[in-house]
Amino acid sequence: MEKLSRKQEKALALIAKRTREQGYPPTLAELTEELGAASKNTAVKYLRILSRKGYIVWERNKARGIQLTADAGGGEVGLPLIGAVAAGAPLLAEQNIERYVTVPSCLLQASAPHFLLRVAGQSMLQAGILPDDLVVVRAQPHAAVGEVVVALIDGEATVKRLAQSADRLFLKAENPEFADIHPQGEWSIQGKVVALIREAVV
Amino acid sequence: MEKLSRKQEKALALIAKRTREQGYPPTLAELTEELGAASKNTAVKYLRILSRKGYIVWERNKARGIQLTADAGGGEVGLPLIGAVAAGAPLLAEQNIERYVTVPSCLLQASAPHFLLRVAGQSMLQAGILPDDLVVVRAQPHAAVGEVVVALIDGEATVKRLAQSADRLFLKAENPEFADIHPQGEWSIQGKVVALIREAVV
DNA sequence: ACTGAGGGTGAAAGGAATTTCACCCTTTTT
DNA sequence: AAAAAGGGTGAAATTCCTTTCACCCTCAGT
Repeated sequence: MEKLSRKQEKALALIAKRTREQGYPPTLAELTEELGAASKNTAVKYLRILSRKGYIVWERNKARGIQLTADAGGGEVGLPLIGAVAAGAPLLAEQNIERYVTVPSCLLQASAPHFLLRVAGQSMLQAGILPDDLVVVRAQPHAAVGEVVVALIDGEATVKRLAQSADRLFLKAENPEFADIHPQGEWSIQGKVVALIREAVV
Repeated sequence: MEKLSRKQEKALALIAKRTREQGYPPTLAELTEELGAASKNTAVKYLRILSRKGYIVWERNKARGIQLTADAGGGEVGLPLIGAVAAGAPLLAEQNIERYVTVPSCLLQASAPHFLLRVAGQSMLQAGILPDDLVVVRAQPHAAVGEVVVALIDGEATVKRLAQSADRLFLKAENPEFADIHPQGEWSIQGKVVALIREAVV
């Protein structure tokens, strides 16, 4: 992404701050004032530049029509939380979505699709992943060996580490009490765990 | 908080959805359309009710001046991330604030003050708290025995479990390789760890 | 010496968005 | 039976926001 000048960065930070604190972006007049400028056109020019460089989406002819892009930092995105997985349906089918949770975009990777999954069981204990943790998953059909992935086996979603033996992939738990999983039938990788949110620390 | 009727709930959900997806709240005209109403005054009346019941903050005479309150669900709050702790200064002093991170408000407890701290070291490994994790801390000067707390010892902030021996409190690591800490001089509890965010899962 | 890009001012015009008014209906509470 | 509260329509008035135009300066690159 194209770099920003000092003043442009300041303008972006101001927009992000207002959006965060107030719940909605500033108007041109408000931005002009916060920039310390005298003309609204100054703010317009900054928005034009930030929009061209991809830091914001600017909808013209709309009051406060400034949207921070995910890459703008300090942004946030609503991600679907996958609840009970309905047999047969794809993981991201609407029927599987329990609710939306707002997540800081700094946890995500670029603009790839992500979702959330609640961890069941203690199989990833040694990796610091506890039951009921929310894992942030980047949706992708492949992953590298050694990465923590979400796999769909017999219609059930599970979080494990991807491993390899001789010629085939298998799934490894991070807990000596759990055996490795060498899937027999159909299975698939749904994504890669990129972050984690724990709602209740005890 | 006062209950909402079915239609009021629907209106609130629409506002929350637009705010999440678009980054800013709807205008009266937009809300009117999404409600399926014909008159903008219908939307005005809903906003009046939602505002009175405390689900939104409505700034009059402002375009899109609708702010979801934290209790409205799906909300998010910008919390200060404490960086290097300057000796002597209180933990939440401005000089210690590295940046602000947006956190879903469902992680927080009511409207108490919270902050974020980056975990250093492996001393809480067995509790599923890894180095570089961000812990969400509810600022409070006391905590119950057995809770995970942030303590300030000799000007350094540390995350440990609060324990008690005979008559005095001490701090316990969740890792057999780390010894318990029986603080000698001045020390204080800065808050209680209520949630956790891991930015990079390896 | 010229050009382009960043940064800036000021004001007028047109479109967007908010308010307020009067009036309607139904359901629940007093 | 009357009052209060939720839900609703339509339109005018007013304020708020955005856009655009003309013109200014400085600095880096050609």
